[in-house]
Amino acid sequence: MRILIVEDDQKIASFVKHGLRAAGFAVDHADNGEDGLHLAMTESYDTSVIDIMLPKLDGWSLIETLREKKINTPVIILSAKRSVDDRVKGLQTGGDYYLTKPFAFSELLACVQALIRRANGESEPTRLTVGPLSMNLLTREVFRADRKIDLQPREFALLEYLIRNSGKVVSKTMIMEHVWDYNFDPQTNVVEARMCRLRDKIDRGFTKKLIHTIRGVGYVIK
Amino acid sequence: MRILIVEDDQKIASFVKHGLRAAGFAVDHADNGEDGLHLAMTESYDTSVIDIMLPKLDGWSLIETLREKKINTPVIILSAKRSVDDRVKGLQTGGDYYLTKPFAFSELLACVQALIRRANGESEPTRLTVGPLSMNLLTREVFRADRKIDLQPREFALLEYLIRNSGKVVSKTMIMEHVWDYNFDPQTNVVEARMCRLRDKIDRGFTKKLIHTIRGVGYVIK
DNA sequence: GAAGAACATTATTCAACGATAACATCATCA
DNA sequence: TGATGATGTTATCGTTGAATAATGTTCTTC
Repeated sequence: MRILIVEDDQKIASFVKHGLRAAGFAVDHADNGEDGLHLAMTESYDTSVIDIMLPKLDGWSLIETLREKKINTPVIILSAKRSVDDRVKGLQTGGDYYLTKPFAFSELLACVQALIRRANGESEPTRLTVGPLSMNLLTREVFRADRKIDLQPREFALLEYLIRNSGKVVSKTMIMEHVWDYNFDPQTNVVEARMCRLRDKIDRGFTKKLIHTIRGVGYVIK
Repeated sequence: MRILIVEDDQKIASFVKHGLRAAGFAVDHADNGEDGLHLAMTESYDTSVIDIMLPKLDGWSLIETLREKKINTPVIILSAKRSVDDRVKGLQTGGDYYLTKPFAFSELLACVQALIRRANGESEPTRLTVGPLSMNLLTREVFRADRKIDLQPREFALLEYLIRNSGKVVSKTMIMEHVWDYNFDPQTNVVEARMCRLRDKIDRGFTKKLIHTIRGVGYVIK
């Protein structure tokens, strides 16, 4: 996850930069509007934090230019101006969130996460859960209730994909694309076969089934 | 563009409602958490404005429940609590914007527009509704009021087509083309037969029928 | 009000889909 | 190089969803 900071106050910039890095983001920093615009246009960021009063090119113009060029990176506006008019202007110009200085870092972080969450569904957790089932993506351990479940790599990937879309129905085509990286129909029933084994490990012996087949459509976990 | 307001303070609610209506939005209002949740789950909104301190079901729980149910309507949190902790909690729970009371209407309006602007670049709707009926295309769940309805794939496709054209009469030929992919007349009564089943599941037991036959022309849902 | 058309309802039949298990292949590592 | 484990393949079987067709109902028209 990459974040762009455009801020001329070195103290604030460094404070935010370190905080976000500690939270696991990759952070780029520009200390003036022109450099910020250049970075935003040539690189690809998941969110940006932009000050309004900037040397060379002010924040308003920066955001406006970005939006004109159809660059839709979410923008958190960080400004010392606290008037309602400024806040409204910020949002109307193309900003997604307006934070006034001084601000709490935890709030900025929450904003960043909220915007990223909305932009690509969900944030990047290390643990995924559905009901009694939980999987740790780091240790690659899977538990149903307290019982540990051993999964083979493919099964793990399949389960991960299901859980990331928990509640939503995913088609076999989708599954093949994301879990097998097939962009064509291999004319076999790999998915069914593997799904069968996954079920065996996850649902067998339990009354409450988690994996459901939606005939003619795909599968859901819930 | 439809907006949901969940707010128990009648003064504020009415103020916001009128303002948003004047700005061209269709506004629904619930004055407690339970009703708000119900509306949010059965209707489809482009944005919602939710108070935190609510009777029956508080705002936190409301938002949490929505997100659990994969209802991703943007949420503006409207709260009297101004502490950083509350703001962070609001964003982490699933809110998209945190506004503190008292607030300027123009700022709220700008938020609403910003959220809609961002949401619109994205995909087509995931939920379709007609009156008490709502279908979630992601989870493939269909509800009439609070009652869940199980549909077979064809029935689901048929209902989807009807709702996408809700209010308009669709001919059997149209239906065959779009739901069955037939470009000729199969000389059978497939459509009637399936429509019958669909009705059985959707309208049976309810006084208010949703699916109507227009003799000699086709069908409508409304 | 009778006849016929348009539509509703239901049971039966059939095919497609998916579950499953046995088998084959491939890779890895001692 | 052979053993082990992971993965894909194939074949078979059961289930379920959907079309058909036969029958019943309602509406329309003369």
